[in-house]
Amino acid sequence: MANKHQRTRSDHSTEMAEDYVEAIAEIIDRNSLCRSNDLVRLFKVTHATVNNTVARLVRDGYVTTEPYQPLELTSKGRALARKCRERHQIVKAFLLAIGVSEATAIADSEGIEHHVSPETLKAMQRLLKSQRL
Amino acid sequence: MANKHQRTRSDHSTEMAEDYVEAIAEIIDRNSLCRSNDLVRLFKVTHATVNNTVARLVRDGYVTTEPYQPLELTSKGRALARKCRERHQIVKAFLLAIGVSEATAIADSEGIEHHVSPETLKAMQRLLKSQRL
DNA sequence: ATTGAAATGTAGCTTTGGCTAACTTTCAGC
DNA sequence: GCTGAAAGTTAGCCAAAGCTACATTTCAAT
Repeated sequence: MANKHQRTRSDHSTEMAEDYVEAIAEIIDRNSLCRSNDLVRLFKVTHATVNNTVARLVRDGYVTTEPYQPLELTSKGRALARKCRERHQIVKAFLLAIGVSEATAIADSEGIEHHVSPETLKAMQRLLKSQRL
Repeated sequence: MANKHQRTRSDHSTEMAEDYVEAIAEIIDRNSLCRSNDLVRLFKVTHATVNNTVARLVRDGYVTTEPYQPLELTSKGRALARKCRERHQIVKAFLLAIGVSEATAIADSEGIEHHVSPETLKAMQRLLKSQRL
């Protein structure tokens, strides 16, 4: 935790990385490969923007690319994706459990997931298991 | 909701506005006035950055300033601050209620508050009142 | 009244994450 | 095998949010 504020900027770029890596992993699961155009459609940004962002992911060691080839996750990327997917899943299930609608649970968990600490995640899991909701 | 993704960028600048306006309101409550240096200390950024950000808040109608004078909130700014404070309060109370420690509740609510829809907020309030946690 | 430290302002740089516009590559259908 | 549409790349622009460095203003203590 350390510096509650000041994290804002770098947190944001972490969120972007998490969102992209998570999305890439899911698309690969579903379609067996991920093209940058899939990200264009998903995130509703231009292909130029996707290119930019993916370049940063490559720079940071999450993704590898060859020109005109599908995107690949590094093991670092796969590890991050796994973590995010789990966390995301728990947050969404938790929101549903407290009585939020499917649509809202999907939308809110998208934003909330990046800000949930391990401790809070544990608390959510505990309540989910305990059936007290 | 509309465009789940694509909101990312503009959302981020909204978050910044919310954080600042909320902070300014709280500092005014506590100290009866808010100097930009208070924000420097709180957010742990340089005064140049605070200046930049406050200029945007002025541009967007949340704050008014006179050179070398304390910051003032407009009625629009006060309204936003009130809304954020309420929401923040509920999220923090909710985290505490599900068994998260004080320190984590403070840290996480800071990040989560911006991503909680009215519906989810209502669900949290309902559970808080129902004593089922 | 002077003055030096603290607060504030301004200029200009960087990275991130958007965009458009123009170009190149790939590949399916003919 | 050709070709046109779809996918991908590249260059260059903008705004936000950070920074450093330097200039100005305020104000408390002398």
